[in-house]
Amino acid sequence: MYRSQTCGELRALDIQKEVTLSGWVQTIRDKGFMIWIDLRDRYGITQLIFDGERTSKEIMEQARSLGREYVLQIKGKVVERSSKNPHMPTGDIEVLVSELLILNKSLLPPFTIEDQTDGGEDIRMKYRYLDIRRNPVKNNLIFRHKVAMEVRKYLSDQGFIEVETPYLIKSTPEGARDFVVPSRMNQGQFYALPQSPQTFKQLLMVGGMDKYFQIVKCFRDEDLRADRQPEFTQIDCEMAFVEQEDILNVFEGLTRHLLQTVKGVEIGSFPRMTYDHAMATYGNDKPDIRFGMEFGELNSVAQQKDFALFNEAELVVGIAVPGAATYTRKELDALVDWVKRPQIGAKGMVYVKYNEDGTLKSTVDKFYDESDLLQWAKVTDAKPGDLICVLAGEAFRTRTQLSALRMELAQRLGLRKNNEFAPLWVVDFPLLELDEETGHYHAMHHPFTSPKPGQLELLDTDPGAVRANAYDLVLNGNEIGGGSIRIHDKEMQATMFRHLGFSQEEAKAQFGFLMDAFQYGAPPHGGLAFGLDRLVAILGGQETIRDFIAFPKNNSGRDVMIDAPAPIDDKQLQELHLQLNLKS
RNA sequence: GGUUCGGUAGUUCAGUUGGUUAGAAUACCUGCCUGUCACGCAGGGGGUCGCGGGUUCGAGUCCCGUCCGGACCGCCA
Repeated sequence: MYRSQTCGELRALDIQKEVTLSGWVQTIRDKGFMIWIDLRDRYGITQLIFDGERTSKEIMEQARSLGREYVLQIKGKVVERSSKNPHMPTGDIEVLVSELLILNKSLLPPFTIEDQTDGGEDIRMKYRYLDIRRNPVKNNLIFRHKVAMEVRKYLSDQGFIEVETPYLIKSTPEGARDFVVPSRMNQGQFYALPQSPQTFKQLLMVGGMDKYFQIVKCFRDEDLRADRQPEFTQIDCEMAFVEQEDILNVFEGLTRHLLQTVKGVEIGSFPRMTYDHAMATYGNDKPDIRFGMEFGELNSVAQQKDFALFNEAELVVGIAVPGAATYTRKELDALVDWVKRPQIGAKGMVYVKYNEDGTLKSTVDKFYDESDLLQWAKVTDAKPGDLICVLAGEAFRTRTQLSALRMELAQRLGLRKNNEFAPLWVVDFPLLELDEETGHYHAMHHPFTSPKPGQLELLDTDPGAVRANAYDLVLNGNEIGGGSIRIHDKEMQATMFRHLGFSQEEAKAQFGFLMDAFQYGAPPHGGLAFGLDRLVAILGGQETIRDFIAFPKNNSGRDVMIDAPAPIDDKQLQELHLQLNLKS
């Protein structure tokens, strides 16, 4: 028996008990006559005591030979501390060691195994197994487990069945790049790893599994971000015989359940906002509504003077930045530079200081007097003390730029509080999106999304105007889930593919199996998928998903611990009938 | 594909206009210490300044290239 208790559970009530503990050496405090060792495991820390009076010479010697992260098994008696530590759960007791067994030695770890480690990102990833010993990472993984368990509990209670779908599937051209896997037995052919189990879950609906879910890995071969990994986990769901309203209700319930059980937060019914409204009010289809700073469209009040830049713009739009009227010239210049960075791409920015004393001072005083600017303040809902930031130009682009500014300033002003949760549904997404490079429309969500009833005719006349039965769940400015009511009719699916530029042959080759299935009594169905990594990170109050993933990839898609990806040897290549064609 | 920040002791970082022997904190080692818990005190060891080239009397510092890492844009149906 390696242990009778864990290192986190002994209390004053256990005094006098003989116990066996196993764990890692956290710290050694050697005072000469007495030595304390903090022994750590997943559950906590228990202090071990060795002293010249009560401990044998041999064990004292042994204790002095230990180092950080040695793995020990000890036997001893639980004793009361003569100086207690109120900051730790086991702080009333310590274990007087009578037997000490070194289960394994340890090299000196490259960084300290403490909550505030001295290690940087890079080294922690390389030695991730050491990083996981630290409380912040450990607790994140436990938190993730708890969220996943609550998801399973809730959905199972609602009658959902978890079904696994294959990872080795077929590559499809639309959407993200696929990770491909060569097939040894089928020369020259490749599997692809799923970007999502989309078609399989729809086939499960045809198969009559009318409430399906799966916590499932998905794979996309695209560039990474702090909140994006090439392999990530989705809570994937689908239901048959449902309308959009049914789906929203079920998953609003799930989200509410999660907030309640893992965060202790009670939230009423979630606001719903159309895509068009979100774009007009926040310049963003995943608005953070924890704070105001809503867009004010200034065309009507700013386009009747001689300021050509505004008069020629499709859209003039501003936001009120609370309490920012006191920004210095230097700070304001920096802000203008910030929006002019290539990542944002604004040409410039007009701003108005709405001073505490009610006076207004702008960068365009030449064209607008105080009564004009007061109008702007009214439209942007600015109060004395606020700064009004105004951008102008092509509507979509300008909104996007102002949205980036809004998020940045809210961050700087501390308005994005990580213990506050503001979920909402964004609904009525466009069915199609224009690709500016190619001039073609492609599915905004995916090609299986159904248009809103009666809008099919619009596909020929004004494709961009067609709205879909598609919806996103947004939490604190992040898209944490998205879904749609699907097409379940073969003819409509064929029409859809045609509009997306698939030839009949291509559609049949790539999705024939799905359209075939639709002919055998496919029920009306729809669903959605949550990004588990992101959801867990946001619930945990953090930005980066990496610390909620046990073994994440770095910025370049590498696992620096196992050093993957890596070349394979010639024999493997031959077996797969592959030949490399490397640059340089 | 692009923008941007960074790479100096095991680790996290500082390093002025290019100038003597490259510093701090922490970690580590040794000694002392009878109630520590961020223990304390005294001492000590530890550097391919990412790599390659260039400018210069002289480069951690300036220039070019390259590799690695972070954040972002494009991309992510």
